[in-house]
Amino acid sequence: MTIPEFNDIIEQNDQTTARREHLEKLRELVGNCYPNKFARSAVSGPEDTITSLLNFGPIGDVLIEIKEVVATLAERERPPAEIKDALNERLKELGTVRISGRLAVPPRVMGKAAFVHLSDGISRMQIYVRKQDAVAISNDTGNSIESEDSGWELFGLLDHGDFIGVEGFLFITNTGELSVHVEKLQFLAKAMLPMPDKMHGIADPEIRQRQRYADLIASSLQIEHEGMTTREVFETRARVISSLRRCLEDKGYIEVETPMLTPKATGAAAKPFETHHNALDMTLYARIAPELYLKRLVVGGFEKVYELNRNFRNEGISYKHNPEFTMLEFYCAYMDVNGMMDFCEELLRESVRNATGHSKVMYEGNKIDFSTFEKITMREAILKYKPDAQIDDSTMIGLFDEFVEHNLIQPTFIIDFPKSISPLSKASPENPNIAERFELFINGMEVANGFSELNDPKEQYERFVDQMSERERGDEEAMVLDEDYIRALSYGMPPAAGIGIGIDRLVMLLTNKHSIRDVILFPHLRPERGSSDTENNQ
RNA sequence: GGUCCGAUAGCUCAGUCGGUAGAGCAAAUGGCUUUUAACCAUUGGGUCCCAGGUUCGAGUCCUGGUCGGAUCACCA
Repeated sequence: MTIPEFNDIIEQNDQTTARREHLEKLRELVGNCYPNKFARSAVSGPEDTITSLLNFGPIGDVLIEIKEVVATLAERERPPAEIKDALNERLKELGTVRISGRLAVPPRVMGKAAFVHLSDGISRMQIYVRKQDAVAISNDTGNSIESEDSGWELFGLLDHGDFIGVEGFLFITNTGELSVHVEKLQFLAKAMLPMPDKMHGIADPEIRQRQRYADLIASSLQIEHEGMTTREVFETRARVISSLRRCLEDKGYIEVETPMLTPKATGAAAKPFETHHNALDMTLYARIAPELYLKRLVVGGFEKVYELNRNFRNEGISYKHNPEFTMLEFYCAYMDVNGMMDFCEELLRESVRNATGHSKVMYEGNKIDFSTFEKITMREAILKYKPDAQIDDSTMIGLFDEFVEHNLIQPTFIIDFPKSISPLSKASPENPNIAERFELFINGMEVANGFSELNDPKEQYERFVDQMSERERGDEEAMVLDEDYIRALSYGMPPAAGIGIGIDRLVMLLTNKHSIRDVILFPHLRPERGSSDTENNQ
């Protein structure tokens, strides 16, 4: 395998050449172009981002006042000088501030003064640099550079996307924008590559997903965008996940981590990824579900247990399937399928509201209402959409997939699954052929799957044996017998209900994204052509 | 895997009937001391995805391929 040259990794063109030349001149001016730190303003407290500065009380008050004034003005009209001057007096009393960030726009230079915005990834703040009063800081000594107009020289070598730190005082410009009048200027890091287009962002979905960092930059730099920005999507995702954790922990659930690499891939109907442990010389499988491990913990006395982590399935990729996906699984002792449906509903309603602020979300033109969940048996659902259907246990799931699934837009629990396709699920007390199992569908997608957990070790063994004979007949996804799990159940497991919730799909619904790859930061993609990744695969 | 659509400057895109390759943004140079998609002037920048074919001549038509997207089938 050949090691690629730096210049082959970073495509060279007029843009990168200009930036490299700027970097060389910066090195002559300030020394080290990659200093180790920058001490930011203490005005706003320990969190010294631009965002926290803008939210700092006295500054926030000025911002509100100037916004109110600007709102009364015509398109190009400027705020009255006396109002501006009064606000500037108040800002001056706050003293100097020190902010740092990425140049969010190309510098706007006007002869002997210039404006540019710095971004902290969330908010941006304008800085004003005047040739006569900006001094550059040497990164080697930490002191001011005494050469004439050093700050102005430094500013002239900046490119869109570079990181700088500045010290200065706050003021309101003629057009009414809060800005920092820069007195000291320190170079912090270079952007060797040009920034994404400020109007269009990154149009190519492949680059958006492959170079998520560039997508995130684009989403913070882009002037106009439809729907959520990429950053907002992942902030929403983080809020859902933290809300789910909070709700579960409020109810007394404990978070655990069970093996990702397992000697047997079981607990779900899926094909696993296979790998090899060299020292032990054994085949290991990336887990397809944590289910059987979590129930071992119920056996061990964890009455309420959850795991929120990745599963891996070696199957097709589609708008709703990624080879690794995030699943929340939890188990509650002494609960049955009905209690689990109630809790699932409560949990989702709460987390959706915490993540979005609403109980209803717009998804692809449908208003999805998380405040009421429907419940219908699989048989009734099939007859609703296909009244002449001939239903038996073997045809039921096929009929459901074909005629029902895509119609389930509002949150709907499908209940009463055939026992034959639910090998880990308890049978209904009323009907031995029906499993006490549900799946939750929203917008035609399966979002959750839960059931009353089978805890009779003998019956579980027999179900596994049935699965193994399905496997013999060629069903690669039939479950594998797990002897240790049978042994665990034999120690006795209390009645329990469990559920798995597909987090990626839930996030798709909350962010109005049609593709699972838009809600996973680094989704699986084919190796990039010409990269050393492809050589590794040969 | 099937079907449909796409690939042109660093980015976003246009390119008529087959006849010398275009715009905006970005970049470079000059001007401009409160601008904000800053502005004005000038300049540079192309393997038109790859290979082959038809033609006097192909970004454009044909065949094959690569990559990507949408969709269908399997799957959570």
